[in-house]
Amino acid sequence: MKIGYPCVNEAMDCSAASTFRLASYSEERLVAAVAANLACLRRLLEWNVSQGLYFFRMGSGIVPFGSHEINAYPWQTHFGPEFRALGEYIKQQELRVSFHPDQFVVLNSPDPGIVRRSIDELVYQGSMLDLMGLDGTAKLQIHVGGLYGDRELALSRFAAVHAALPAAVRARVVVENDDRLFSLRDCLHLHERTGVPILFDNFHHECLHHGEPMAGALRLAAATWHPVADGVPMMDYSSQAPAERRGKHTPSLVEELFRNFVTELHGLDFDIMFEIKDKEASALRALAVLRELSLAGPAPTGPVPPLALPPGAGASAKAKGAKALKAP
DNA sequence: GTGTGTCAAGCAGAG
DNA sequence: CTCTGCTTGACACAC
Repeated sequence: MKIGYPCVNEAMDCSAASTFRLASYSEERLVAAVAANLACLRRLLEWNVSQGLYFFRMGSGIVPFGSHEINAYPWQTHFGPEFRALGEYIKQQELRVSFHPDQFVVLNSPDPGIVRRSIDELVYQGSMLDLMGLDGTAKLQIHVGGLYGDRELALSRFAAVHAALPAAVRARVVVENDDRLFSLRDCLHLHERTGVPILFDNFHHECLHHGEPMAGALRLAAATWHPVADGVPMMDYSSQAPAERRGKHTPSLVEELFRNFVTELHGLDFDIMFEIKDKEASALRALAVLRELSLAGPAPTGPVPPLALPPGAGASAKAKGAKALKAP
């Protein structure tokens, strides 16, 4: 069981998503941004390892405009060694990584242009995992897409596009049950038709379900992952923010709810991503809970990389020193 | 420096 | 019709 958080470390003084406006695109800016993002990503992963957080969702913005036609620069070859080195570190430390392409990736859109751009984005993000030399257990997590007034038709379009994906992308794509449109049951139908693994989101399941108890739902989702080709099933964990709109993620881990949730696993192994507002802070608290229950290994004893670079170091990192010093 | 409108991209539902 | 939320944060320009 690996524990992680998505994209951003709130205490770190660098961002792995530095970018710029499309209007100010230049190859110089692109190269500078990618170099800074990869350097920050390395520091992030090292910090995660030092804390025992072995699961991480990388952000979509490592290569700005990575699937946009304006970006004709051969970043794959220019940064090949950097991607390879990151992949070596990930494999050596036995980290699990993934991407979650954003809401613009809609494989079941009736608009062929949207489908094409969606596939381009999956190819871009998948190619980063390929460049890292990672196997099919490093996943691309997406939602089914839109409803367009006809659930069956919408699912059929997803299945058709999925079958036509480049094989390297299809091997990585997993679908997540969402909180309003496509439930675990819908995803299970898709799995039967396409073989796509289901990334289970416990909170979305609480928002949208057909009466399946949590323990059974976890078992059903886990069974859609091939133990070797797909690896340990991934899941997203969150809970309802108190006194907020239904479906809003909690600002911080509610340990009692998480303890209750863990009892529903009944020994099932999952790699768990904590989609919680305060990011690594809640992931660390969850890890502590799991250690109490002997479900996670002991705390690492190695050196802890600094959250902030020393003055003068790291010219590529933006001057954001104040962020690392901000009050809790 | 600090404040703030806006940023490549889609969809559904609330107000 | 417009605004919001979704993993959201960060750029860019005004002051």
